Amino acid sequence: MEEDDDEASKDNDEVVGLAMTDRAEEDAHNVAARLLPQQAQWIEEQEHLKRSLVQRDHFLWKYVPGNDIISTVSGDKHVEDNSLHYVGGVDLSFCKEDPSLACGALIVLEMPRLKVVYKDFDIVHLDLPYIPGFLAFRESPVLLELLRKMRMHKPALFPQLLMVDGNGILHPRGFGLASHLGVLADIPTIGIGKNLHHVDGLNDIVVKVLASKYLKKAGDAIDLIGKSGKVLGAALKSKDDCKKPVFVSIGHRISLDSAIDIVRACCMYRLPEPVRQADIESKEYLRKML
DNA sequence: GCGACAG
DNA sequence: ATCTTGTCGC
Repeated sequence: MEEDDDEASKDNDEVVGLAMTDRAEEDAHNVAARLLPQQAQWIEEQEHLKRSLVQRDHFLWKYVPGNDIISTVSGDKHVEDNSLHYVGGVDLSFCKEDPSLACGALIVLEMPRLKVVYKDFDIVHLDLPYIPGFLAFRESPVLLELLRKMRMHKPALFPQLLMVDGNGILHPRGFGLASHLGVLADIPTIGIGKNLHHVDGLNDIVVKVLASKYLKKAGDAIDLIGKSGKVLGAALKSKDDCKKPVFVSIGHRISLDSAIDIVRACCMYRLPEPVRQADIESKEYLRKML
């Protein structure tokens, strides 16, 4: 008898398209609610990891804005220099049919050419839903595994800096996905948000007003200051003809000014190349898998 | 009470 | 995140 009911309701869902959507949203809502106790524990973990967060430049290489001159010495590949050569980007793409199925991507570009020199992917099944403020618990496992694998098999190209599709300290507790990954992998990271995370009084209205007033041309940036007075990140106009800015924030082991300079140097389109390539390639890899 | 809320 | 068509501009 139970089975009959289940079959009947399943059939209804398939016949009535909207029922499917409602069911999916309801499930996501219920799962998020069921995870409320878990969230208290996650907050503790974020607060704990945050103690290791470094919000200033902490790396051996240097980046000189506007210096596109490649290293000098000709023909000697053994010369060690301390400039920024490899920048990584990570992103996840999801399957529309099965939203729990995702493809994580780690892409590495060589600077200043912005050419892809490494890419790796992993198809994974995600148990946790997306919950604002807790993105790292959903996405970081697969990304950390991709980083670990690369460190083991291709250390020569391992990125000196990682750009993450998600915020760093521009986050309710000042510890978003980019910071989470940075601390756990112990590498410099920059948070790249495509949308503003409404935090500490910041909202789309405020940003829109500031942007129309101060973001005139590509490269222009404004600090995003919460009502607490803290600089949480910056809105950067990455292209002249791009109305919507990209939201840059400190991930780990880098200052906001340095982060903005490097993101500027990586922008051919709205999104900086490392993140854009990770986005494109992860979608393509997932598509070919199906 | 209801809505808002990175990906 | 993903679903989608056209459309404005170089």
